[in-house]
Amino acid sequence: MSLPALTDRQRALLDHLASFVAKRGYAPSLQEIAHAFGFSSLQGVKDHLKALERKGYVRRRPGQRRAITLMGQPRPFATGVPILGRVPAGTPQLALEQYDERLTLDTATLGPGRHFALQVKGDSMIHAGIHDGDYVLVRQQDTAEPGAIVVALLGEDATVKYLRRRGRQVRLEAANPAYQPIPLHGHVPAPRILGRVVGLYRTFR
Amino acid sequence: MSLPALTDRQRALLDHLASFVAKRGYAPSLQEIAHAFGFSSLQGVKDHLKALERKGYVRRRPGQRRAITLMGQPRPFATGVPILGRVPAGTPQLALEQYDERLTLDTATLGPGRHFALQVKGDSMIHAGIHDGDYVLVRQQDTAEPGAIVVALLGEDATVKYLRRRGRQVRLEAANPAYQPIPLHGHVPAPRILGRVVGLYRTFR
DNA sequence: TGACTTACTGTATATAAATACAGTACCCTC
DNA sequence: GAGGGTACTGTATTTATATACAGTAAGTCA
Repeated sequence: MSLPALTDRQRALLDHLASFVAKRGYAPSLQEIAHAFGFSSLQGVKDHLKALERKGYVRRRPGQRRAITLMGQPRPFATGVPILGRVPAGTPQLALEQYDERLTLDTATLGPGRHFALQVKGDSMIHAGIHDGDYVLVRQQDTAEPGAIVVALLGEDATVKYLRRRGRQVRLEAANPAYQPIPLHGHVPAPRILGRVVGLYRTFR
Repeated sequence: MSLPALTDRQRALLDHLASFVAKRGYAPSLQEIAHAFGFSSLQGVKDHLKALERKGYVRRRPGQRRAITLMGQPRPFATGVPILGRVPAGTPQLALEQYDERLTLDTATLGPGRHFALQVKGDSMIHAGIHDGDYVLVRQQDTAEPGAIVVALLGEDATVKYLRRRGRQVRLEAANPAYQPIPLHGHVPAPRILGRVVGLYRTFR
């Protein structure tokens, strides 16, 4: 990993920074750090931060309050992805407000764009390794390239399917021969693509 | 238990907060938010924050700078789970220090204990929906109940297997009939259980 | 021995940023 | 048509917090 080694004290301060940020969602002030370590002066904190910055572990914005960014490998931050319980019928827009829970995931692994999670029901994608009860992570978009796994709204139900091109026709196909493919155009009700599946999350027991 | 609905403007501000924190590791100041939205005054920001706080999406510390904590359900505590690239041979202890990357997950979904992630190689658990290249989330423990999916060290390789009891014998079984079961006791080399699989993570493309 | 780094105390000053108060305008809905 | 919520502008004041300068003490290097 290659960053310069830290002294015990510097390591302790860095750990404190990380846990403070994880807990509060913002960086501590110099006085808060000093208080946590029992320092009666701020200069000690400044010295340590200067060392951490010189060694590449943190980055600061001069003059700004609490402006400490943790660098390095451990991705300091994560976003809460809303988990859609049920997709409401007939809504022109996806009601992302209507969620029960959130899944905390890394912003780096997610990539750009708006995301949501959806619990898979049924075994239509079991041959693609997507099981009943799994959560799929979906990047919100209304089109996708053939070959992608998408979440599509079919009437009232959101389903996970492959988007495949067969000659001139683009259609939604299950990864299970027991299910009939659905053409994207000319089907009633008309399928609407909600997004592309970019990840999968499952818990055991 | 969903939180009260937000107006478009409030949602936009909350999204801005989340992305700012994700990027910088600390919360924005009121003037930074005002600047980002093109406000010439701070009162608009204050009003929005007040609304977000009243609805339970954020929490602030009066008087303190940048002291905005995003509540919105997600991580009171997000942890970085180390991803083990390869399990080194012959080491008595698991060298958790020796990782390349980390996966950020929330502690609420993980549960207590030490965890690590491991990238699955091979198709021995394909019928359990665990595919080649998937990451399994493992809670570190040296025993497990029969029926659990475990990560075991077999010589130099870490393998993912079911732990099953057959009569008097406890053994490791693949979810693929092409693989032979391995008895937990009396096998050479002796299998060592590294932990129980508690989750699975996969990315597409 | 002296120069250098780490690890702080103590006091003082400057300022980034929160707070406060007074408005304007546009919805709603009762 | 009065009252409440949302969505701001504009100016002034206060303060939490960063910065600066001057030290002390111990350990390491050479």
